[in-house]
Parts: sequence; C-alpha cells; structure tokens
Amino acid sequence: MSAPDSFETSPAPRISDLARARPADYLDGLNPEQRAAVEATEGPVLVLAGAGTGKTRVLTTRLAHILATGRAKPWELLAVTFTNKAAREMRERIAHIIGPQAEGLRWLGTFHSIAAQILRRHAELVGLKSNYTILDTDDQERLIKQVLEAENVDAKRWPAKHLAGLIDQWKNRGWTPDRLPAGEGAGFANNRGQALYRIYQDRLRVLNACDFGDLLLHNLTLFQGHPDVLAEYHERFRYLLVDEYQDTNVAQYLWLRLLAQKRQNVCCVGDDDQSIYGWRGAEVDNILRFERDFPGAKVIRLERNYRSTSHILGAASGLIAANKGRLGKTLWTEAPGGEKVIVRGVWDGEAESRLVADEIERAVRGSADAPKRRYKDIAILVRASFQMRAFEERFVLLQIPHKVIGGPRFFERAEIRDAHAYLRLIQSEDDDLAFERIVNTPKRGIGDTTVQKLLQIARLNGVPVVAAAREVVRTDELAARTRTALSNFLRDLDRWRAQAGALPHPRLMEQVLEESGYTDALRLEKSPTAQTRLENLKELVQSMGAFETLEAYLEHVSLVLDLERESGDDSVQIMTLHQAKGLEFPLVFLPGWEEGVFPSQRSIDETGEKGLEEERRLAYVGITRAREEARISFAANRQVYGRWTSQLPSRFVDELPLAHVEASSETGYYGGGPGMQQHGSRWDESPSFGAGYSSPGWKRAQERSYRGSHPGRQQVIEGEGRLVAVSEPSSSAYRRGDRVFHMKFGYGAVTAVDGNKLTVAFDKAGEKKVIDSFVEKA
DNA sequence: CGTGCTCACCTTTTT
DNA sequence: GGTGAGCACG
Repeated sequence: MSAPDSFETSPAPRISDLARARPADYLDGLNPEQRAAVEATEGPVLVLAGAGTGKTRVLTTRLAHILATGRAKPWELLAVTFTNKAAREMRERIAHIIGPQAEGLRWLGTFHSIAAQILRRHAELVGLKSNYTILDTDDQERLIKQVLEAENVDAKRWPAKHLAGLIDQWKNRGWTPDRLPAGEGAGFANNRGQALYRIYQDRLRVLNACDFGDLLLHNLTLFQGHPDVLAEYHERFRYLLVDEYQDTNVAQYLWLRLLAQKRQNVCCVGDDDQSIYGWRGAEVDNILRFERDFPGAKVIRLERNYRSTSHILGAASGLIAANKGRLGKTLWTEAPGGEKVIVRGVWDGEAESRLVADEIERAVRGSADAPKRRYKDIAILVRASFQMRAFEERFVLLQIPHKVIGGPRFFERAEIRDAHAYLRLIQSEDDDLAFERIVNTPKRGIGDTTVQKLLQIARLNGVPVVAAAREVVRTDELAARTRTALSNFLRDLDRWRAQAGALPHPRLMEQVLEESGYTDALRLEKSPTAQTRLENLKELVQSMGAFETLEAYLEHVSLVLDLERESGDDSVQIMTLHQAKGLEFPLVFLPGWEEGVFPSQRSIDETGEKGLEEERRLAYVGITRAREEARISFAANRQVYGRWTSQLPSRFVDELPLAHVEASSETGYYGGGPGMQQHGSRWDESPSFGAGYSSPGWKRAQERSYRGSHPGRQQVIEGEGRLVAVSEPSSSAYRRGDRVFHMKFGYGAVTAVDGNKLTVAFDKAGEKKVIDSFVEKA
C-alpha cells in the first residue's frame, strides 16, 4: 500500500563531509552537563534546559554527534519542533557543524509537516487520497458552518467558532468521534456535539481534506490500526529528538510514544518553567511524567545560564519559585550582578509609554555609565496585543524606529487566500470550499442565494459543487443574468485549467488574477490597503517561482512556507510575551504589570490556579529574555476598551525578590498613595476614573487631540522657547502594514502658551501654528 | 443583490 | 473605543 521509498535516495554522506565533523570541534566548549546531554545517545533522555542554558546548541550538537559517529544516517533521524522557524534554525545550525550532509535530514520538521508526509504515504488507510488538501482555520470554520446549517443548528446560539474550538481540543487530545468520552459533546447544541463532530469528519473525507488537527489524529489512527506501518517507522527512525517538549499536547505525545516505543532512543528537551501554551492544549504533565513513561530514563539538567546577569536571573528565579508542581531547577550564572531589575509605577498608560520611549532614547544616546544601545537591542514585551498600540503611537511621534511583530501573516491575508482558492479550484474541481470562496470574488453577480442553492443541489446529488453548477447552467433554474455570470465563470475556469499544464505557474497566477477581474477590482478601490494588497499579490507571484510545480507550491504553502520578513534593520521590537519565547535582548521592557492585565483576569477566571501559574511562567519567560537590563512597569490608571480604570500592581511585582529589584513610583501609589480606591480586580467592575474624563468636554478634547497627549494631563510647558513634537490629523498618511496613521509630525519651538494651547514656530517655512496636541521633546 | 446601520465582541497562537 | 458580523432596507 505504501508509496515507493523514494525518500531513501538522500545523498550519501561524503568522506569530506564526515571529515569536517571532527568530534574535537563540535564538542569543544560544552559544559559537563551539555556534553552529557549530547553523548547520552542510547535510551530515553529528558533534558531539562532552563532559560539561556544553551538548549539549541545541545540539540544541534547531539544530532551532529549521532551522525558524525555513524550511529545513523541523516534520514534515520526524526527531529521535531513546533514551528517552522525552529526547524529552519536547527537545520542551519546542524549544517554549520556537519556541512551539506544536513540536507539529508529528511525528517527534521514540525510535528505537522512530518505527520503530513507520513499521511501522504498512507492516506488510503484512513480513507483519504494521497493528494488531500490541508485546510486552514478559515476553511475549517466555514465547513463547520455548513455542517451546522445542514443540520439545522441555530448558528446564533451555537456559533461555528465554538464548535471549531471544541473539535480542536478534542483532536489535541487524540479523540476521534468514536472515542470521544461520554459527555464531552454535551455542552453543544443539546448534546449533539459528538454527532456534529462525526458529520464534520465525514465531510472532510468527502472533500479529501484534513484540518491541522487531523494530520496528527490520522497518524494515530494509522499507527494504531496498522502495526505493520508502525513497524516500518520503528525500523526507519533510529533516533528521535523533540524540542520544546513542555509544549506538546496529548496527541503529539501519543504520536511520539508510539514511534519511540520500540527503540526507546528518544530525547526530549524542554523546560517546565517555560510552558506557556496550556490554553492550546499543551500538557506540562507530559514533561512531568516522562520518567514514568520511559522507565530508566536519564534526566539531565542544564542549569548554568549564559544569558543574563545574576540580578535578572535572581529576580526571575525568585518569581517562578512561587509556582507549585515544578520539576525544579536551580539556575546559576558566573555573570556579574549588573543592574537590578527596575520596577516602576506610573500614573497611566500614556505616562508609561512616555517613560519607555524616553528611556529608549536615553539608552540609544548612551552615557558615561551606560552602554550605548542599538534600537534592535531593545524589546517591549506585552501580555496582549492591545497594549502595543500606545507604544507604537508614541514611537511614531518621537520617530523611534520600531517594529510590531505579529499581525496577520502573509499567507493568511484575504487576497492571498483568494488567489490560492483560484489555484486550488484549477487544480481540483472537488474543492468546494475554494469554489465558495471565490465564485463571487470579485463580484460577478453570483450572490449568496445562488451559492446556497448550488451547494444544496451538490449535496443532494453527492457531487462536487462545480459539477452541480455545470448541470444547473444548462437548466433554467437560475435567473438569466445569474446563469450567464455563472457559465462565464465556469468557462474561465476551464480555460485556466487548460492553460495550467502549458504555462509556468507564476504566469498562470498572473493571468488568473487579471482575467478574473481580481486585480482590476482592487485597482478600482484606490484605498491604501488595496494598494498593499496588490503588492502582496505581486509578492505572491514572485514567491511561486521557487517551486517546480503548482502542486509543490500549494503543499508548501499550507504547512511550511512563511515569508521571512526582513529582520535585519535597527529597530525596537514590540511583541507579545508569547512571541518572545526563544529570543533574547540586552534591554527588555515589561510594561502593564497590573492585576487583571498581567496576570490576565480571564486566564484566572477560566483556569484558576493553573492559569495563574501559566501567567507566572509567562512573566518568567519575559524577565529571562533580558541579558543586561529588565524594566518592569505598571500604571495606576489605564484605559481598557475605552474606559478609564484604576489598576492595582500585579501580584508578580510583589513576588520579585527584593534583593534583585529596585522599585520606585511616580504616582505615590505603589504601597498605597493618593488617587486609589480599593475595588475588585476586574477592570470592568472598576469605578470609572475621575468624572472629568467621561464628560463630553473631555471626549471632544480627546478627539481633537488625536493620538496626542491628554489635554488634562500634559506636561506643563513652563515657558516659551521649549521644543515640542507636534502631531495632528493630516492628509498625508503614514502607513505601517495594513494600518494607516493619519499623522504628521515635526518639531517646533513654543512661542506662546495659553492653557493647553501652544503657538509653535517651525524653522523651515517660518510657519506658525496654534496646536492643542503636543509632546514635549527633551 | 448591495449598502448602511446596530450590536456584541474584546488574551495569548502554531500548524 | 474600535471593529466585524449580521440584519434591515432600498
């Protein structure tokens, strides 16, 4: 049943390659624990690698060691990571040690990409064809919506998103519809959860499609139902290696255990203190019970930290000590104390961003007793993305180069997904989801009712919707205009399909985008976002060129490809704590340490003590990102969802060991000062801040001051001649990604002061202006 | 069928 | 406070 073993043809190692991998080279400079972790190749090994202890180095050296000592060929190693980025990095670093032999590491990749490869070879055994499509979350949700509609489930009371979430969780735990524990689906649509899950799985099979969770789930079904197939992989994979083991979910864990069960040569590397993905199914328990699952396992602790100063390490260690249920590590360093971790209370969110921005400017300028920083040495790590905005705006104002990490990624953007849907439909007429997505994009007069009708006919006859459409256009079931539109669309589709073989696929893509009217529709829009989208499509066409065939491209897109954003430039990075995992910076800002914000109230509400501990690990991850300086801040007042709220400092602030921390407050509030009222920690229960702030006058002033300072809270401009930065709404838009800031800024000197109104003179044109929105420039 | 309005939503994210 | 989804209306 299996496909031919074409993958055994990886290049054999050449003598010159092996010669490069002299043990003396790659083992040099490892400390005793690291070396032990590299050399313990046989039997189960758990490497507990604390933050900054050289984990990646150990991982890559271990693989290189196994190869260099001839224990296995590159294609006999299974090495799994969570992200493509991690996989790429590992491959590069191994290549650095052992040279081109690393090309043969055929089974180094993410859980999903490896599972997808295995599934391609045995798809028939689980009721799929080997050319199955991989659906992303968007497609998945739309399919579930269809199922709900077909089953007459009230989509208002029982949103598709909710069921999608449930199914995801179930799949994360390795539960097929048959194996769903009783009562699991009870909460959804009057006990119909399980039935709907089953129907959804059937639909996927009909569409010859998988969602992300299925990739692993089908692997489990495959291995459990076909011992011969499993045995084949036992034979193949001589050594297993898993990165970020603390983040594995149950399905991944079961998958690993099945694969490792025969040879037991499995090495898992992780840190229970850095487990921050519990909310998406990660089970810290997997790491806690490793020794039970693999009797005789060797546990190696990497505890020497090479990254941070001892004050930073001390602060982080003290904080994480408050968690129960740890495996326990004692990190140490020979690095000097450095600066203590600075904790500061400020008046409000705006003061916080001002403080951070000022300190960044100072750090970049450097001083006698402080090193001169580059912008890229600095990161701002927030709990949630809504906190990013304040910093972004401040940085725009002060012209501090910065980069917001995250946001919709290239291949998740609507226009890219539309383009892919065209390709998918050209490639396979069975792709109903692709049809649905683009049949009326751009608008060609085939509305929702028509599409629904087609879907219904298709379902009744058990045929793909394109086939149904072909039939329908021959009848007079549709209004004449709709029918013409539909048959034109089908005609276009046929033409593109005919060209698909003859044309290089980037050319095909261009042609489809032109002839479908997609680019024309965008050009007509004239908005800056439409411009961006056109550029994205150009980028797409370019990226396609790197692939031999359309099939290869589409396969890659769904699992592996993410366009590397240029990262080399010198700018401050703004990102979430989750995104910061695995990174490090000389100077790290950790704003928003307020009860309810961080730790997140929702996390505590939903998962209680467990959630709180995960939040604490997040705090630990945050602090340990810093090499030299960490600066924590919290605000006494903060706008959350447009409402002013009073805040209490995070409990994490109090858990920091005093010996490693220096605390101060501008508000007199830290420790209980003026302006505070005791109240519940939930921000939406908080009394609104002073009355003046909710008055219409305030609101108007705020609108007028557009992204500028608080009128009531601005720094006092003492006199004339001060230099200020000015912002105001303007027609010249400043664009960052998809977001547009209507903002113009510049520096001017104050010539007159009247309350909050300043008259400012600008050097260049001799221009004078009265403004009510400004920031003082130091 | 397309547009404008109201209303609920509002952590973290990879594949 | 901002936004996207869903509904009523033209």
